Amino acid sequence: MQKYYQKIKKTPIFYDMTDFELEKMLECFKAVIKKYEAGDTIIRRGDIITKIYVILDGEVNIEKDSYWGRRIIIQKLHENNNIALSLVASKNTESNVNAICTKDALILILNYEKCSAMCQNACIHHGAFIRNMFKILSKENIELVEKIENISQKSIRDKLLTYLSNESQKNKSNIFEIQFNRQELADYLNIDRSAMSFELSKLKQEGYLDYKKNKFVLKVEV
Amino acid sequence: MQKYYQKIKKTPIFYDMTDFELEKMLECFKAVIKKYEAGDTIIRRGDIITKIYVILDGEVNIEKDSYWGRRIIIQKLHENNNIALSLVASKNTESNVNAICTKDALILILNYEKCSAMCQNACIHHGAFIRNMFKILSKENIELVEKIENISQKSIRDKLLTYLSNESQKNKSNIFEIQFNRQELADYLNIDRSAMSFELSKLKQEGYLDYKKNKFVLKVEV
DNA sequence: TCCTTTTTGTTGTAAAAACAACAGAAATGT
DNA sequence: ACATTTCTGTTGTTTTTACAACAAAAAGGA
Repeated sequence: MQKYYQKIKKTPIFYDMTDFELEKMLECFKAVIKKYEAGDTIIRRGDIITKIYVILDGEVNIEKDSYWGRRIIIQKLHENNNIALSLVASKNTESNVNAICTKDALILILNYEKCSAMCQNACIHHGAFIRNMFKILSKENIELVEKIENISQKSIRDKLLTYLSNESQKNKSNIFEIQFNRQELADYLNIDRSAMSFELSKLKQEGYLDYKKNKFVLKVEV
Repeated sequence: MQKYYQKIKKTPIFYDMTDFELEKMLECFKAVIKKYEAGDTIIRRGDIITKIYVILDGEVNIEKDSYWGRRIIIQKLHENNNIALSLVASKNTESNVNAICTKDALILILNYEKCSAMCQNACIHHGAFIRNMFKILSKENIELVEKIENISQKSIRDKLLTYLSNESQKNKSNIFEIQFNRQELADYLNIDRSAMSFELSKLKQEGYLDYKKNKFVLKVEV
């Protein structure tokens, strides 16, 4: 555990804490680190979530299999992100999504239930911790609304332009790399991959953008 | 303000507080109550949100006008809901949505910025308050994911069945009332209203469901 | 009550997307 | 370097959706 301290210290959920405080918190939370391999399921639909999961390394997709068998990618998570944090607060709420490890991952797991019951008053840093969680959830919330904006556009073209424009803004540059491969992007935007590829080609031809693999250049203001 | 105490006390954001604590908090937050009429814009795209808005009465839509002029309804909010709470935590983040009053509303407005700066340590109930906010955001988060599930279905029929099934589950009954009229539902599910009406008729004819106006009876397990 | 306005349902047509099948390119492993 | 697998792009066909225009029903006001 010790060897990960520096990494853990950098996660937003422990923002603004000293080494000593961090150590106390990890103890209080009965923290463990677990390794997952690409393809592993970290959280399954129906699970009751009572622990806090923090990605220290690797990549995790939050997905949902629709009733009719299609995959829906809700979000793609990386280092420092939390998995299903919103489910911790709503006790006894079943997860209605799956968390799938897509690149070998290192996950810090905190027993929030145990701690929040025991040390609500004792642990002086619990206040900072919950403030951090609030900020994290806020950010996630904004991102979910952004995703809704992306997939709410009426045509494949509009979805692509909205998504790419948002990515461009996030990177503060019209040259940027996207996190999805083509199939994943299609599953994220809820469109057919081949139709999407076709539309991307058209956009390139018409001079709206350029791309090679995951590297994109957006040439228009959207 | 006094005459609203009982109502305010029931909002989740003040959950678990005594009358005395509530009074202190409202003072600390420089609380005011503002009336809005149907059609009013409460929050406009681009606004920097520094206040907490709690709906005491009325109805508010969180909407977005797509670049191409279509309306997207993100969520419909009622009594006790917060408006754009996630934007308060992320300082200096512009709102990318509009909050439109759809039925005459009474909004409690709290100056969070002022308070959180001043009384972080002084106000002993700040802890409970932020815990409540965390819970509210969690719930909102789960609802946003549910909305993503609804609109991510591939056909109009699947969107309707998924949405209605989710509503049915929330009401714990296969007979329930929905909050949207037809045009609003279409804007929420991102589909054409007339095509949606047509699909609803077909579903009724095929015996999947029954409805009259906003009252629905779901006859199948989805 | 009757008239007006708003909401909901119906239909045909044009446009867009999904799907399937395949070709080419890139990545991976040996 | 070569073979194999995965990923991406292309095209034609079928299915679905959006759109427009209108009809019917419901709600609201005088």
